[in-house]
Amino acid sequence: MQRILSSQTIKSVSRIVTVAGWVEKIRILSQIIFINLRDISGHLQIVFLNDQAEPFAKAKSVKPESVIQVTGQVVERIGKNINPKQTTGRIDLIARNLVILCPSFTPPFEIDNETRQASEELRLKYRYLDLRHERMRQNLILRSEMMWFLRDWLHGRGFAEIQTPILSKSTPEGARDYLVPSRLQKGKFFALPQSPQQYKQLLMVAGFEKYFQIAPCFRDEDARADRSPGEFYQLDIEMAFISQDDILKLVEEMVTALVKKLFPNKRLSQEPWPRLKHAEAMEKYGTDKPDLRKNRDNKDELAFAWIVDFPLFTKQTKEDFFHGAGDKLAPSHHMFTAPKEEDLPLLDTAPEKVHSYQHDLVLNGFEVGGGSIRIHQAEIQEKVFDIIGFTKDQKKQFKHLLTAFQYGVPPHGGIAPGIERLLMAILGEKNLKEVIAFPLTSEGRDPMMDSPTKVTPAQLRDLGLRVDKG
RNA sequence: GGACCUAUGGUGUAGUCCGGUUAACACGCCUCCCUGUCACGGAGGAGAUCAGGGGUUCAAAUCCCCUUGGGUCCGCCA
Repeated sequence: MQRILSSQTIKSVSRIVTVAGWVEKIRILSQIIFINLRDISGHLQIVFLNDQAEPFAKAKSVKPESVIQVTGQVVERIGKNINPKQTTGRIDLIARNLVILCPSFTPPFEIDNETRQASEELRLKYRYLDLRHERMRQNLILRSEMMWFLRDWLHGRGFAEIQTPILSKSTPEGARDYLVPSRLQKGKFFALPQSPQQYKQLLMVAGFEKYFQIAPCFRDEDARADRSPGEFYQLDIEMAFISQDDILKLVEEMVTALVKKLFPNKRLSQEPWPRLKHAEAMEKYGTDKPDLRKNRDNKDELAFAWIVDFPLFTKQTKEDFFHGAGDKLAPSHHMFTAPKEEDLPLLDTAPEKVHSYQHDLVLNGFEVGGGSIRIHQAEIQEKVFDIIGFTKDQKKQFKHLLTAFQYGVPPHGGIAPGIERLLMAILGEKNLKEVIAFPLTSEGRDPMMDSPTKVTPAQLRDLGLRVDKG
């Protein structure tokens, strides 16, 4: 006998069917027992009558969250027994046979209660139980559908999805790198990519013209509610022979279609999306990621906006990879961002006044994506390196890029919306962890797997490493 | 690196400011009753060294100090 999904029972009235899933709720009356069954498709009420002695006795002893399989007849409910609140509320499954496939301990917190949620630590320790919550399941299914939609949409427009290396090179970009020691090249390290930025530009040199990737990115910085520690995903997009306007239009069309398809209850606050100059946003709203919703209490309002015309450089005041470079400037986006055509003459005379082809995508006060038209001329790239005070050694780390630029680079540019942040902002979730299956705590720990862990001395020896005692 | 918040049965909270009876409530758990429940209902029960350590006091969940765990923010995040 084949198992059917609980949602399919509606179409199987009066038939004998077998369903399987998790016990959500048990209501025992003296002569009748109700079990709410949960599977991936939804919920179903199973009825045990005491004229079926064996399944009735088993049902009486089964514990919530156990996995069971039930064979029985689908019957239509009559009169007040119909429950209009449930999609399967018009039918019951009258059990003839019950198999307990796997019993469950009493869970450490309540699965069916959304209002009284356990602490984050406990939720993460038992993440596989936490993910049984309806909301968490929906969030992750929506994430899956979102990825599917984006892939499909971009494929339909001639984009190629190309995977770039995870084991990559440490370069002095923005964030702290995750380092991976090389066993074969002792004493040397890979870095996990902070973004596939250089690879995607090199793919443009290679002639792919339209590239995308749902790319894992790694940055070893402290977490925030809207910034996961360690890793996150970006929809990384790059195109050749395009203007900034082409990128903005493409993303706007794609995300609008995404919202209409997957989030039909959400309403876009403005169409087309407003475009604000950086200076204008700062002056009017005091931030470069303004929340433009008309009514912030409306959970279904989505206020997208583009921020453009960023300054190419900002004052370099912080202690970062530019430390020690004196009163130099730092790139306000990244060092591959192209200066605006009309500002090119200022690059030599007044670089702080140069504006760039950077664009940020903002949604309800969150920066959900950023990108730019890139520099495709080696001499301008070198000039930017000089302005931000790169030493010869630092420049050398980008030699591969400058070399590539000597072999025919098309003008190109792109953008990288953050998958988690976009989904979180659309759903109105308060924390990124609500749209990630297995997130780390804000201290960068996984209470379920108990990672990170110490490794054996033998493992370290293999890598040519030792840990200083201290 | 810094600041703030926080820790009370299995879970979520009240009690802490202003020290004083058996630490309260809801959910969950266990036993019993109930033939149409769907947040089932009813009766009863078990379950907490009040995060850990030290101090003040006749007396500490409550006041003070330290430690640890958790969360949020600043720094940082091209």
